[in-house]
Amino acid sequence: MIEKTYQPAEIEDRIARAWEEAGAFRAGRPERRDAKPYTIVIPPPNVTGSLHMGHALNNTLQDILCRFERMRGRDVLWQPGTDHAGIATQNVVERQLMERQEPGRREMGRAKFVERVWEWKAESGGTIVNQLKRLGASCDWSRERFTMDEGLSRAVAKVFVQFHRDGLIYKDKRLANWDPKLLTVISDLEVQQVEVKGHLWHLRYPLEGKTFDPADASTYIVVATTRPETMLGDTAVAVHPENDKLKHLIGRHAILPLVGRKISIIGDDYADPEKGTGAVKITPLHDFNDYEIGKRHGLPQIGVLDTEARIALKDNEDYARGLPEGADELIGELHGMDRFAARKVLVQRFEDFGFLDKIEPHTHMVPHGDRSGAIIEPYLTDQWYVDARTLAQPAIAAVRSGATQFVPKSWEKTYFEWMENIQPWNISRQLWWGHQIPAWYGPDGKVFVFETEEEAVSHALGYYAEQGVITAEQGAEMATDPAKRAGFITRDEDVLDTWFSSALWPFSTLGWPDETPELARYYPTDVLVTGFDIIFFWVARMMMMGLHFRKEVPFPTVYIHALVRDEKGAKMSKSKGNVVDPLHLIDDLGADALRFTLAAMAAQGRDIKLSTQRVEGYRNFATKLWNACRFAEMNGCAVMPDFDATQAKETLNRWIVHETLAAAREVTEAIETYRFNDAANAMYRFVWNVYCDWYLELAKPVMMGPDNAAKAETRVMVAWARDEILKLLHPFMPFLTEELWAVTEKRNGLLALAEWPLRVADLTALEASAAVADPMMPAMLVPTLALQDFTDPEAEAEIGWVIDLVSAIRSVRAEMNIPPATLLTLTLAGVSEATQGRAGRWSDVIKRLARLSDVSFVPKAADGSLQLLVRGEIAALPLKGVVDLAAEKMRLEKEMAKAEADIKRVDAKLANEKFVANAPEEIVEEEKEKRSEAEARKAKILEAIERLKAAA
RNA sequence: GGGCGCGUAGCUCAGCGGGAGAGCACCUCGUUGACAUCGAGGGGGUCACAGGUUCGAUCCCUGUCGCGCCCA
Repeated sequence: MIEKTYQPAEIEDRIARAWEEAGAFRAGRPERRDAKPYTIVIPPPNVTGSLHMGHALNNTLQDILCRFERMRGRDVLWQPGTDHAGIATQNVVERQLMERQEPGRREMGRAKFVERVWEWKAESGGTIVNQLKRLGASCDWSRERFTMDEGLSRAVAKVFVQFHRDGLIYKDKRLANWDPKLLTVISDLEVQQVEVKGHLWHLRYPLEGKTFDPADASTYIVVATTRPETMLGDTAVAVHPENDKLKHLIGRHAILPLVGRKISIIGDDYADPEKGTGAVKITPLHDFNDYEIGKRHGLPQIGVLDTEARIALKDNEDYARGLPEGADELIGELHGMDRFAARKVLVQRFEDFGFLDKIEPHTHMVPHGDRSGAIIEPYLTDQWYVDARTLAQPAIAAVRSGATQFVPKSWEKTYFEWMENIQPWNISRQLWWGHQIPAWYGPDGKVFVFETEEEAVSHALGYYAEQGVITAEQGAEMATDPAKRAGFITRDEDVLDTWFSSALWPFSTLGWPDETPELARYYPTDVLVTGFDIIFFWVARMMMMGLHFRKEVPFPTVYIHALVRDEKGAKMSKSKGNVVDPLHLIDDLGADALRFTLAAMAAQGRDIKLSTQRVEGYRNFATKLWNACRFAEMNGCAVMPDFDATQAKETLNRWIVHETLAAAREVTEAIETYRFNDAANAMYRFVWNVYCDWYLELAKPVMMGPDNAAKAETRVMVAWARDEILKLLHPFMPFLTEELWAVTEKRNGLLALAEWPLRVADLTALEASAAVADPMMPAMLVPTLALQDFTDPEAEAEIGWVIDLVSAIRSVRAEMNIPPATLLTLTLAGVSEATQGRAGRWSDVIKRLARLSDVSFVPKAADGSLQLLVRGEIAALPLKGVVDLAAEKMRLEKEMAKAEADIKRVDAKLANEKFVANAPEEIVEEEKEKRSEAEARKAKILEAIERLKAAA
């Protein structure tokens, strides 16, 4: 029995358990051993994460594809898992230690800390996985992976070593993005440029050989800067070589105020004459552009900040070099001061001594760490880099050639843009949580890169023994005793960027570097589904890794979906407080309603503005289907084994088969082409506006009526169409449909594993030819194939006419304000035999739905009756005395005008010789048809008006 | 500054070379046999603006204005 009301919360848990117990989502189910595999790897969410709307959308779309293909018979592997999120996870655990007033990370030491992170992961790391299950994600949960798993870590080590051997990973000293709060470098992609309302400070740098006089502009040069505190590290002033006002100073020197250092004035294009004062201070170690300029001009490099972005002048040899006597005072005063505190002090000091020219308000972009929010400092350090430029080449070529295609295609441009301007990828992180870099150093700094410590140590010891640095005996001792080699051979402290391991996800999760059966069967994957913000982080890097290590693209299709915004279109963010929690929506309205909403709104190339109202609307849709199934049940509708829908006798039943298959084709095609919104809307329309509004309504009298054969067939057909709906809707609303599937009939298996209403095209062709060739082919297949292409225009003509007639009468009744209680009579005037037949067959239904007392046939409509045009014929409602003749005349004249306008428009076209000459023939034909249709309509309306006049 | 995208009904959005569509909201009516989380009907749009291409433009091109995002 179906419950009286649809309560999603009550069924979702139970259904989820049923799937789990049946192992419905496991890849490699025995009965699908010969099926074609279908693979999607989940973009692994952060292990620290919890489900937000972006995840909900991303996973809903993947799930639709997976459930769809699973029902189409594929052996689906949807590979789930999480990534270890180096920085985020380390933060979470550090915060926890602090809250619990336990010893901090540094106090407890690396090994102990990493252990604590694993403990945390065991306790809290499964949050998002469980939330994905609540959404209904049909991942193969038995294969869940984590980027720090043993196997995946082995993949990381192998890739690092091989890249290193191939020269694609190298160590380099470069200016990197340093996060002074998290104390690690981060990659360019993890830096967010944020617009900040700051200032442009104009500073006067005295010229060498002149006596500084604030009142005499010829004694100094004014530089403009957004970061006055970095002046401590200035080593030059640059002006544009063609700057007529300033170029005479090139080659001379300025004296750094307060510091006293002599710095040169250089000519460089970088100094924009239009910007600021036309002169810029150059601080090679604290600005990316200045670094390049410094290299071009061979300038000294002076760093003045420590790792926490405090001023570091004490014992700073670079700073001290070339300073005049008495510079110590400033050092003592500023050393250890935070960069922004130092800024204040310095600006004040500039003002006090007349070095401050002016301060302008200035809005500019300031780099922030996306995790910490701290302002990033350029920092010169040794880091490991991936030669992304080299790796990008095949990845670019693969998209150019179409081996991988983006949907929508427009994102390819973004991909190319970034790939063609790609920078070396900084993969070192100064963290403890992550894959420690498999590089070991000897006492002379020589590096040994190997997959395991054992290998690295043995190579290193061999090398140093050969070099005579150690004896063979010493080497042997160190090889067996880690304590003995400590200090002699040390491992690189750093870990790798989390995205380094994520990039391997499509094959590392399948067992690589081992050549496992899973890898052979499920790789490459079929599609990657992700948001555009991840193209660089993920898609690009997965392409590089996949192509390099597997020699083929990891996926032929990348489907890029929208961003979910709030209902006003703002990006959801915790700080704005406009976050809609998908879990709340699931609690209130059900996972199915949320999923359907996201799918229905997932039009390509447009962001989703989510409103709760919309979700409510789709919850109502779920209720509608629920009640329709209850109706079927209450009327004893049940499927029949070996029922062949195409052999139905009743026109109404043939019609619903026709409509159902049209809907099935529409949905199938839409999902195949990633038009999720079209698929969802097609189902919405079909279920509500075709099945419920018309089919069930028209079936009611049959099921109440005396014709037992018709009644029986209709009952079966109501159930048949319901089952087709449940199947077609399952990818979108899995819980509801699975529940209804279970309660409506005794079933052989789960809906999630049931067969999709339409066969895959190539499969069908195959079976069709086999059916002809092989007389032993099971007969069952033939009706299935007949179903595939079934249409019934005749049934459509009949039922369509009933629908149009009822709609027209309803419409005119409302327009004429005829109360529902007033039953009218309908006379069909001079209609064809076919229509007479239809009217006879449907008179009960028409009477009930249009609120009529009688349906009859007359040669001509009675004078003064209300006349409707239904599919080219006149349906009259004799209403002498009831109807307001003037109003009716106006109504008809309005319709007349419409017909005439149509004729006029077509005439204008047809009169245009160029149109007839240039337009495609079928278009011209179409127009002519439209004209004659309008002409016929006009004639009928004219007739009606005449009769109205006669009545008056 | 460069790139991408978007301005269509009150709102959210489909459509994208040949007759302007949906959902929600709104108005009117309805206790009819699953469903008021419902049913029936209805109003509402110079398809941002200006040029151009075309026999024909909401749709293609150019420009303008407005909005959003990404990269410097």
